[in-house]
Amino acid sequence: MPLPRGVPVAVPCRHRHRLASPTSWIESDALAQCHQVAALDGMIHVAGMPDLHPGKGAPIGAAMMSALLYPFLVGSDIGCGIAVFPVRLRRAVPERLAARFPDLDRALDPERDAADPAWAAVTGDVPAGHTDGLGTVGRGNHFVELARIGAVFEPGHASRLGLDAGNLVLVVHSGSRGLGERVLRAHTEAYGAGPAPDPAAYLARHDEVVRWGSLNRRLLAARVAYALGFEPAEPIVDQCHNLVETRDGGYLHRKGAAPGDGRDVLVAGTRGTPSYLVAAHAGPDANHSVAHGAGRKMSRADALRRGRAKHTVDELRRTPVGSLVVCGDRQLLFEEAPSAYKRIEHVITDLVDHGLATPVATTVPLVTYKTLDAGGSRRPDRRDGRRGRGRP
DNA sequence: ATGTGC
Repeated sequence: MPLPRGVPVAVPCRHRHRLASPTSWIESDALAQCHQVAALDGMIHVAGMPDLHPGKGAPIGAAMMSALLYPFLVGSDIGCGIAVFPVRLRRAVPERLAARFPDLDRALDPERDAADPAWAAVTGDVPAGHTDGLGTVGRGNHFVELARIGAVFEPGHASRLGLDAGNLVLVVHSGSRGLGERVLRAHTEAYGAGPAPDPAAYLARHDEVVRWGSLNRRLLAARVAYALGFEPAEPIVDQCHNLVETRDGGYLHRKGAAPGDGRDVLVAGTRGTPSYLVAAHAGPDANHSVAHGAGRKMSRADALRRGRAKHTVDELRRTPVGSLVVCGDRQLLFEEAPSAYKRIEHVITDLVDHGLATPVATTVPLVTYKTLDAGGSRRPDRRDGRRGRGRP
C-alpha cells in the first residue's frame, strides 16, 4: 500500500502558535516537533492535542499514525495512564486523610509485605515477572489523588459510571516505573530512533508493559483503599496515554494522548484545579485521541525559577480548591505548580469545540499524594529553598 | 519520567 509522506499536522486547538493570550497556547517548539515527526518515513497523520507541549525528541500530547512502528514516539514510560476508582467513605477531611496515606514511594515486597491485602489486586502473574517498584507511584507528573465529584454535566452518563455529585473517587496517574524504559532501551541500543524491524517482537514486550502499568494503578488504589478504610474496587475508567496500537493496517502511536474512540477518559487538571471526566468521541482527524491533561505551559526549569519567585511552599501544599498536596520534595512542588500548566478549562473547551469530547463531570482534589521523599540526593530542607547538589 | 551520575 503506497503511503503519503510529509503529511500535514492537524492541531485541533484554537491557537496554532505561541500566543501571549492566556488560552491554550501551543509552543512553536512542540509544533516544530510535530512537523519533524510528520516527515518520518511512513508517517501518515500527526494529530496534536490541545495539551501539546515539547518532549524529548518527540512531542507530548500527540497521536501519530504511521506505516512503520517507531518506539521513540511512545517514549520510555510505556503504559503510563490514568485510572479512576470509586471510593466509599463517609467523611473526607483532607488533613485526616492526608495523614493516613500509605508510603507509595516504597515498593511492595513480595516477601516482606506478603501479608499486605493490596496483593489481592494481582490476579495471575505479574507481567514480565517485574516485581521491582510494584505499588509505587513514581515522580514527575505522577500522582495519586483523592477527589470529590464536583460539577456533573451529564447526569445520566455519570450515574451509569456509578458517579453522582459529591461522590469520592481516587485518581491514579502512574506509568511503568522503569520497565518501559528497558524495552525502549533495548530497541534504541540496536536501532536508535529508527523503526522497529520486527514490530511484533516490540509489541509483545510493549503489551506486557502496558498491562504492568494498569496492574500497578490497581495496586496503588488498593494500598490507599486499605490505608484509608474503604473497599478496593475495579476502576471506573483506566486509559493508557503512552502506547502504540495497530489500527487500519498501521501503527497508531500515542504520546500523552488518550484513546478517544468512544471511551471515557479522565483529563487531568493540576494539583490545585479540577480534572475533567469526559466521554471521548474523536475521529480520524484527531487520530481517535484526546488530550490527557492540562499540558505543561513551562519547562520544569522555568517552573522552578518562576515558581520560587511567585509561590510559597505552603501555598502549593494547600491549594485554592482547599486540597492538600503531600509532597516532601520542594523542587517537585514548584515544577508541578498549577501555574506551570495550561488552564484545564481551555483544553476541555478546545476538545469540545472540535467535537472530540463531551464533559461528564469534574473531580475536585481533596488530597494529592506526590511523594514523601525530599528528592534524590538533594538536601531535605534548606532555609532559602535553594537546592544543594549532593550531600557535603 | 527515569535511574544514575555529579
